[in-house]
Amino acid sequence: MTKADQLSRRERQIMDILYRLEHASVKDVMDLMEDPPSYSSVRTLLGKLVEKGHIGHKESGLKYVYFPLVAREKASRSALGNVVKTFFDDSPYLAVNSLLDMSIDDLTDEELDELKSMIQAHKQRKSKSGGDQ
Amino acid sequence: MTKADQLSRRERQIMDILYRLEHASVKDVMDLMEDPPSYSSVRTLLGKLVEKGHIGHKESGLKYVYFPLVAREKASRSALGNVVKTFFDDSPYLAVNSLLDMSIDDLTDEELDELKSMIQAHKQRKSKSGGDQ
DNA sequence: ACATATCTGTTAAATATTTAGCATGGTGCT
DNA sequence: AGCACCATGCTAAATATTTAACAGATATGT
Repeated sequence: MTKADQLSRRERQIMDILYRLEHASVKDVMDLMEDPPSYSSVRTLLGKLVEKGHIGHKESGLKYVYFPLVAREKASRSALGNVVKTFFDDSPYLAVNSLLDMSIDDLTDEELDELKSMIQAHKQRKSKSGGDQ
Repeated sequence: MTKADQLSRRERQIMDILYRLEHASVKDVMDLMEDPPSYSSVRTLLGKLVEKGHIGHKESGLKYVYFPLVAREKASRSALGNVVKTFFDDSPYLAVNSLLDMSIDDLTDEELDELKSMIQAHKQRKSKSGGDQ
């Protein structure tokens, strides 16, 4: 998993859509593309991703349904890690800071409270399991 | 800025490196690539990015130094936004949650405290500037 | 049964990406 | 001065990506 990225632009675009949908038919994928090529092209791309081992596909009734083979959570951590490394000098603190800042309008009071107690819980767990760093 | 991504794999790779370094020579960029092509190739890629308007370049002594034209902060918000949309159902709450969870070992107690009070501050600001949602 | 629509498998071609070669000029060192 | 080093400008070719056409198969509705 060291050199994760060998995906082309379209392949990446499709992978992202599959992570959003979890499971999707060719048409589902196509409908979420802002600049979709032909149905046929999307199909080819999906086929290539299957070949490369990035996604799986199974019959669902008549159609095929495609889905990522790397779990969403694992992929999300990898993606977050990359952003932190690229834009926040590898500091999760700065990243959380920015994320909170940019999305304050989307967070309810309840969610803010939950985050606070989550941090508190993390602190507890930290001190229990072995001092700092 | 609607269809931001038209970048190829190599171009994206180089952009990320430029965001990490802020300013970089051809060699600087090349040194940070895990699977670098020839010096000549890196130069061509950088040239294309200049043409496309993604980066600028200026003389610094003898060499050229390249740098992104979209501010780091702006780009970082865009990147974070994409991750949130792709992997966290558009919920910043879930994203922060995951980010905290995956990087708990890298966060000091001080940082955790700071985050807590930052959230508190956000709550204040929110209630001041206009109720919920 | 027949037209319509949607799916699959396969193949081929247009286009973009990626790579690197060659010529040239400045710097620093012995 | 002569040599090695590292930069640039320009050009060309290998490779990968991206696109879509054509053919066959199965359901849907009239």
